[in-house]
Order: sequence, then structure tokens, then C-alpha cells
Amino acid sequence: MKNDSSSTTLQEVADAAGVSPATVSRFLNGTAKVADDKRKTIERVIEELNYKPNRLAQSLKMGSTRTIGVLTQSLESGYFNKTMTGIEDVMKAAGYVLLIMSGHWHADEEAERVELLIGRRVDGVVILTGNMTDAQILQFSKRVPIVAFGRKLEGDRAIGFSLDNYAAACSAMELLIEQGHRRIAFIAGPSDQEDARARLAGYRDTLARHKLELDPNLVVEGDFQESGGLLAVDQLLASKQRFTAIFAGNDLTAYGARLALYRRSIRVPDDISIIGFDDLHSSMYTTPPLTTIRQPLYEVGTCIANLLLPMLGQPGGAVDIPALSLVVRESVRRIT
Amino acid sequence: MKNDSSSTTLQEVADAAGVSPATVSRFLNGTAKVADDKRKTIERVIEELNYKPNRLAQSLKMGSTRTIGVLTQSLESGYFNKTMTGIEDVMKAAGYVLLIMSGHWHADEEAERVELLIGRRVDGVVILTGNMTDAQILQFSKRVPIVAFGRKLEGDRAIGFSLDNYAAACSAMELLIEQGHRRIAFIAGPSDQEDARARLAGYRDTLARHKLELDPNLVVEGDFQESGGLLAVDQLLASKQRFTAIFAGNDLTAYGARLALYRRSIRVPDDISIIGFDDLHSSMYTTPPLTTIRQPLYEVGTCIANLLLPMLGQPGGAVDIPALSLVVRESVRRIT
DNA sequence: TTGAAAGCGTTACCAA
DNA sequence: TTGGTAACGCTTTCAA
Repeated sequence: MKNDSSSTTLQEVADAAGVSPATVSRFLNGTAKVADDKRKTIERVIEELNYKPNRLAQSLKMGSTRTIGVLTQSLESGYFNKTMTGIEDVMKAAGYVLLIMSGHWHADEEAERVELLIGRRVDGVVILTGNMTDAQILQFSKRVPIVAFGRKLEGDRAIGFSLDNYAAACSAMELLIEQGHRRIAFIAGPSDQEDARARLAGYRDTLARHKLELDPNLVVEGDFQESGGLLAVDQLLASKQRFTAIFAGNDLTAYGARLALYRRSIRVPDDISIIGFDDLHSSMYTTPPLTTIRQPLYEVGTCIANLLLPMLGQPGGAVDIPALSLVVRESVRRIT
Repeated sequence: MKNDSSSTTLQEVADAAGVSPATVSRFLNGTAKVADDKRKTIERVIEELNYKPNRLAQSLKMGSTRTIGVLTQSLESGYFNKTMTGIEDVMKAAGYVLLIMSGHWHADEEAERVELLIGRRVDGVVILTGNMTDAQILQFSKRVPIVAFGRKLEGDRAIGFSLDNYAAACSAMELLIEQGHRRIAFIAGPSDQEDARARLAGYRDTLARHKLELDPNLVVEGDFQESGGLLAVDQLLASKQRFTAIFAGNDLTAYGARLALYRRSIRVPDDISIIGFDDLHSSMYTTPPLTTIRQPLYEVGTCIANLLLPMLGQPGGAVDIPALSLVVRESVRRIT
């Protein structure tokens, strides 16, 4: 369907100003000096005709769309969106715009969306975790520079990094153990997500390091959503397991777990302690405020952007991959 | 910066297949019959060369980018993102892609972003609330079809709708009053947002309708964020006002308010009831689960899309503007 | 059924 | 300093 209100073209401006399109273009881009009188008329004509350059034509000609494709998993994830904000802020400053698509954790859909992104000739692609293989991403990177988050990747035009979820999970466990907890339940995330596996490993290994027995009944798999946390705790409680603390695979899971306890009038942290992972914004406002692992998501975003920029021949800012950190709030208590 | 890995062009495919570009194009688009043998070779060549059409060139030629520009206010708002998901789902099905930009509630920035969107020749624009004037939007709509949410608008190529926040606020108040509450505090949103004003009006008028006096000390302005809710309740409490219920201008505000009460060991709903507005996803998982007004945000999104599609000459789906509704959970109790 | 060629709105090269 | 013009990669008339 054609856009009916077809807008003024550079050619029309040139005609009206009595100069060549080349001159108008030069004026617009400051590519060369334009005589003062011509400059004046061109300026006036542009004003009168309300001319705006067609970025499409520019992109086609210049071979650059000044657009970055971002493959996220869900538009509604507070987790990804915080990262996206970081990407947006630095990319915008560099004159880029974000083209965002969601893959919904489905490898096929992800690949299809990246294909779409490339078809639209984005200058670079950002991939936020997901389920594609590294090989797939490397393959795509032959066509466009890629920065991936949530996986280690080292290619000619692809780079990927992730945060040390394992170490952070260990430190969460250390806190719990140091506070006297011995029987600690773990609500895992989907086992096909690397982060989820790393966190589980942290749970396991820290237990082992402290010569604490891992009771398989105490680890149950959630889905990284509130509902999974709720169900998990229901299950834990129903099976009459004894435990004094819950390590939730992520904050959403912690929210669900917390509600399950509330439903049975089990107090947090008086009766049971909870620790989360992610430090979503709202975790500061839960009751009690959630002790959790902070993921520096915004900074991850700026870092991604600063990694990508140089791959586009742009000057990039500082790239220091931020560390995960423990943020102690009020959902964990010391027991004796 | 030119993209170095310049990809195969239709011309190259044509050459390799020994046909004209026109024929390849016709094959690609099914625009005309192509002889079987040529079809075969073209298919093969496309495969071999891994040819992908350049959407940029297509768009320039066809005058349509199959892209919808969406002006949101913040990438991190659960409120807007739910709507965005609705838009995305139906637009994607119609073969469109979303170009999302944030205005951060700043009229100038919003206008600038819309300008950018138009410069990129999006086929349509969606504006999610914000602070631009109706006149500005109408002006933009001369250049591109626009659907706006959060304001009533009726133009040739612009349409805007909003939900009845006033009526919903009234019904929230009715619930509170019916449950025996008489001294009800209200935490307002920013007074420059229409929704915030409508909700406040609902509060006022319902009080009046029940011949309940409005105590100005009981209404305090928040910022539609958790922090505002927290501060507001601190202020309310500090000034020794007596009240049995809080009507929070939105759910985030309710979260903050709830935490402020928790801090002082004031129980919800036993000591004080809280009702929110929006029904964000997490409101189902707060402790206690929040009684609130549900905004059918996803449906708003699909509705927006179905309003826009016909303006693009596409078949649009059903457009019925969904109503706000009260969802009763556990943060309000009856008092005597 | 097919090809030649014009054109979408730019930019940049080559001459002048 | 300026203009003419080819080119970016595609679609679509118009003829054949």
C-alpha cells in the first residue's frame, strides 16, 4: 500500500531553489562548501516545503541503516528490558535506533527474527540469551556483526559474554550458610538455560564445599516465573520436607515462593528465609524487601553497546564487564 | 560505514541464472508465471548464492516499509510493554515489524522521536499516551496514519481512544465504601497525566456522591512509582491522619505504600486496606495479592493494531474497546 | 513468458 | 563551488 501523503523530495527542493540535487545534498550533509546565497535559498525552500530527507533512500545509498537489531526474548521481561534501556541509551547517543524483536525462547523463532533483522539491513545485531546454538550465531555473524549476551563467544565479527552466575550463586549460598542455614531448598530454572544450570551448580557445589548433604527432595524445578515458584513451594511443603531457607533461581520465582508461604502463614524471614537472583526493580519493594543477587543489567546493556560500536567503525565507550553482587535486604535471617 | 559483507543482489542471481532481473523478481513475488525450467535454475541459484532480498530497496521502491513506529514512554514499563505485546502479536501476523522508541514523558523528546519514525518512513505510528498535545499529533497525522492511546482523538488519519479511568476509579471507591471504609486516603499520580486526573476525580466524586467529606490531608501526590507510594504513606502517617484504606493511583504506588506500612508493622488488610489500579502482572503475587482495577492492556494493544491496520489498507480484526474491571483479591477487608 | 528500462530518493564521483 | 549523472537494489510498466 503506498503512502498517499508522499513527501517532498530532495529533487523538488533542488528545483524550487534553482540548484542541482547534488548541491542540496551537500548543504544537508555539510559535504562541501555551498555559496552563501544558494545556502540561504535552499534553507528557505526546505523550510517552506517542510522537506525531510528520506532515510530509506539514504540507507540504500550509503549501505548503512544506523539501526541495531535486538533480539530479546519477551517484550514484557523486566530483566531484558533493563538491559535494553542500557543499549538504547548509548546507541541513541551514537545516532542509532533499535529494532527490537522477540524470540520467545524458541530457537526457530529466534533464527527467523534474526534473519528478518538482517533482511532489513541492520548494521549490527544484539542477541539477548535465547536458545540458538553458538554455531548458528557464528553463522549469522558472517553477515552482520553480533554481540551476544548470556554466552561466551569469540568470533571474527561476533562476541559474546555472560556474567558469572555460578560464582554469584555460590555467594548466595555462602550467605545462607553463614547465617546458620543448613537445610536449604533450591528452586531451579528451566534446565535448558545456561544461567539456570550455573545457579544450580553453585547451589550444589557450595553445599559440597561445606560438607552439607544435598537432599534431592529439596531441589525442585521451576520455570523462572512466579507461578513456578508458587508451585515449587507448594510441592516442597506438601512433601513435608524440612528446610529453613529457599534459594530461588530468580526473583520472579522468589515472589511466587513468598506468596506460597504467605498463604500458609509462614513468615519470611522469621520462619523461612528467601534469597533471590536478578534484583529486579520491584525486589526492593516486596515485603519483606528481597535479599538477592544483583545483576547489573543496565550496565550490561551499555557494555553490549560499547562492544558493538567499534565493530561498526564507531568509537565505543568503556567496556568493563560488571560483576554480580549480593544485595542484602530483609528476607534472610540468621538462625541458630 | 559500509557493511563490508555486502550480500548477493537480485541482479547477480539473474546473471547467474541467465535470466533478467525482472524474471527473478517475478519469481520471488509470484507476480507472473515463470517457465518451469527458469524457475528451477533460479531456485537453485538463489540457494547456492544464499540470496536474500534487500528490504530496504524493496521499501524504497514500493513506498512501504511494513514497519509500524511505536512511541512508548519507557522500555521498562510493565504497563506499556503489555500493550506493546498486544500490538506486536497482531502486527506480526499481518507482516509488520515494530520500531519502538521511548519518549520518557517529555513532549519535546516524543515529538523528536515521532519525527525520526516518520523519517524512517514507517507505515503507521502508535503513540502510547505521553505529553504531546492533540494538535501536535493531528499535525503528524498529515504525514502518517496514527493511532493514539490515552487520549480521545478523531481525525482523518488519526484516531485515539482511552479507557474510562474515571468510572473505574469510582468503582474502586464504591468497593471501599461498601466494605465500610469512610476515611480513605488517595495517592495521586502526576497531575499532568490525564489518567491520573481522571482517577483523582473518581475518588472525589464518589466521596461526594456518598456525602463523605473529602479531607484534603488525605490526598497526597505520588509519581506513579513505588518510591512515590512509599513517601506518600510516610507523609500520611507522619501527619497523624486517621484512615482505614488507601486508594493508590496505580499498582506501583500501591507496592510502595504497602512497604511503608510493612515498615511500621501495620498489617494489610487487617489494619489498613489497599486498592491499586492497573493490575500489573506482579500484583497477583504481592503479599497480600492486590485488589485492583484491571486494565486490559494486552487487548488494548490488539485493539490499537486492529484500528491501525485498516488505515494502512490492510484487513483489520475486531475492534472492541475493552472495559476496565475490578479485580478483588486480598488487600481490602470489610470493616465495621 | 520474458527482457529492457525507468524510477524510488539519495549520495558521490567526475568535470567544469 | 557547482552540475550532471551513475549507482544503491529492487519492482513494474511496456513491448516483444
